[in-house]
Amino acid sequence: MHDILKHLNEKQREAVTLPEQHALILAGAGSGKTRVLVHRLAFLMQQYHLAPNQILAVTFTNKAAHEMRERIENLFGISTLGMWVGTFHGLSHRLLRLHYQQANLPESFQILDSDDQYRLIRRVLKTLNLDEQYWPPKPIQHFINEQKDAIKRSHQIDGYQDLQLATWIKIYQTYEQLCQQNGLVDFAELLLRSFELLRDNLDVREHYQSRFRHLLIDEFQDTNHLQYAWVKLLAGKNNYVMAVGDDDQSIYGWRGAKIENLHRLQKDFAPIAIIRLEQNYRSTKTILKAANAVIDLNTDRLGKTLWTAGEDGTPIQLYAGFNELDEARFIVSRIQQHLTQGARRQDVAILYRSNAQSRVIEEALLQANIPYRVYGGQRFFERAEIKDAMAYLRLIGNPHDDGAFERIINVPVRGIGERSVDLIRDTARAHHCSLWQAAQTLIEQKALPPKATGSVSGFFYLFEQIKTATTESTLEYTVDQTLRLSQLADHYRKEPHEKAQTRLDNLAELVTAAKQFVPEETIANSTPYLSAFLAHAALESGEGQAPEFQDSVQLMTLHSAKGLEFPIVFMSGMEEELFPPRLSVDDPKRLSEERRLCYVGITRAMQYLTLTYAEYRRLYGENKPHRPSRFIREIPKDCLTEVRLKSSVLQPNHTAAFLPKRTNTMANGTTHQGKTWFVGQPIRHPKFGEGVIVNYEGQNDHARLQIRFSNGDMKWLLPEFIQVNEE
DNA sequence: GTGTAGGTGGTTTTT
DNA sequence: CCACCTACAC
Repeated sequence: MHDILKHLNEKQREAVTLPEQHALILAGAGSGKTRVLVHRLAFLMQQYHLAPNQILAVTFTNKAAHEMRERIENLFGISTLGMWVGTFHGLSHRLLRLHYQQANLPESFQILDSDDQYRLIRRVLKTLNLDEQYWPPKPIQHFINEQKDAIKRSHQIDGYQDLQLATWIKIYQTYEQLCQQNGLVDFAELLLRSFELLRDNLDVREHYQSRFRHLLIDEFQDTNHLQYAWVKLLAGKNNYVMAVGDDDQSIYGWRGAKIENLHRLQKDFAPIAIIRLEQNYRSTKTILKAANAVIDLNTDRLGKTLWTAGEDGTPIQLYAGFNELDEARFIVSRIQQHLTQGARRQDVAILYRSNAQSRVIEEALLQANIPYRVYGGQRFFERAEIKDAMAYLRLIGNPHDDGAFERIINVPVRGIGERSVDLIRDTARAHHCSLWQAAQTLIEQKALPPKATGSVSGFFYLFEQIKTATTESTLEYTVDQTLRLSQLADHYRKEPHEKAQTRLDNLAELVTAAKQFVPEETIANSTPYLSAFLAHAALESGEGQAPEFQDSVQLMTLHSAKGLEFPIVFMSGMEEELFPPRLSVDDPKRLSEERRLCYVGITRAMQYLTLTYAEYRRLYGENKPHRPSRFIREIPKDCLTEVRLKSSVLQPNHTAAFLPKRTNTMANGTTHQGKTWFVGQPIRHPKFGEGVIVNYEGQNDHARLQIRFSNGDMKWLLPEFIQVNEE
């Protein structure tokens, strides 16, 4: 016991040693959140003699789940075998595999990733004879997922009045039917189906409710409606929930995350202990002061102030590049300085708001010969060649998988054109059977043109071959033979050299992945090996296969930096329009989320933080002047020093005009052509009508006013178009 | 079935 | 501006 608590601070210890009750741990950035979770697990097992299988720990990413397991095992030497640690989707999947009958799924049901889902929706549109021009699949996909996240099936949505909605519902319904027929489950469905499984089957629900005495949920601010309901259902009367989260780091509102869940939790799970972890072990005093000042401008916070016992550290540097090139060169020259002073490349992270910004920086790094790694981008199991190979494997497991069939019927090209495929599709529809069956029928009836008949027969023969060659063999051998016999590898070999090589490498890597694959212990006995591998591929799309251990500078978006820390951090592109993006500034909710994103960025830095922006930036082809981000002004002046390089001394310097002013909600107003404007002042706009000034920035020619109009719209406008409303 | 001209749109991302 | 997609010609 003593050992478990030894390295914890007072608050952490309080959280770890809470009696058996519900708890909400508000864990600030760098406050030792994972540490608390892991220690809590160890404490529970020791203090209350809980077996590993009485604990359920849920995370959002596979990475977080792996890390948690690893830390439990390494820190305490406790085996996590039998402990349910995983992502919402992973654990839902497990429930569905174990109870597939009660969930009304076939034993070998397959998981659709978003790409598969998109294709399926396009197929639905074809079936319903809807033109993609008028019914674009992307928004429909979004709609379906949104409904599922809101726990709504197609028959539960009411859309009589609205033709578009009615059609979307129809598509949703057809999509549901198709998934059910083919044994397909998309990501949102994993959660919804397992939710329904628990909701509608008392025996299953009671079994898990009594089994899991403690539920621990990480990153609670990122849960959506369905995930919250899932947790609530699993938490019965006799078990306890510990939610860990940080409302200030909620940056995924746009994909359905609900910060409100943190508030709901306090009501639904009362009485609940609330503990704030505010001591930060990561950053310097200066960095934290800046972070606190920025986030403090958000309203509706649960409230938390980070502090550290550490050093003041160096001031945050601010650099105004003349343009994006200059900005990139500055960052690179600073990195070189750090490197000569002994920093390792992997200690350095360059963060940006949007992926497009990486390019200029990459070029500068390339020129300076500094190795770097860009996070994000396509993941292993999402690559086309891998998905093709997986489609073959899917068809081996289930010939009625139409998505897989369509994907590879003519890959590699074997002379089965669009016309033949259409014919197969029509036949399938007419006979209510799968494409595979339809194709067989067409062969028997000799209903295809002779050439296509040969090709389709060849396709079936190929599968005979693969099956004979691989029955009873290992997964690795199966994959290897499939690639060989299908001639997929040869097919890719024909592409332009460089591309071909990566593709072949990836295919080889797939064989290795198959060799190394070990199914999760819980489902190993209940699920066919191949199905388990396919599910693994969908759920764990594979970290970017870039060599992670190479010592390189890290480039990533602010979003993907969440949860990470670096001694040296550059936040680039700190400009209005870019960060916050133009599209977010008119909506206070979105702006708050951007501000939280800024907070996340700042709190990634351990020792050195540098903010950079470009006074001119080429964006969508035009070179436009840009103004420094409002977030820069939200940082207290005494935390910042402005850096000026010789090269840019001669360039225009906008900074002086903006920097000293802090945004201000209550201050004294701004002037423009002799008029003074202040917050709270009623105004009138010729086009938008009456409103009130809620914020402003800049002076004179730079002045802009933020107005809330009577219809609720928020807009940033130039003063010249605005009149004082005398009333 | 591959190549190229023309149009379009363009935060953030995990499972 | 540039990357991606679609539509058509060989």
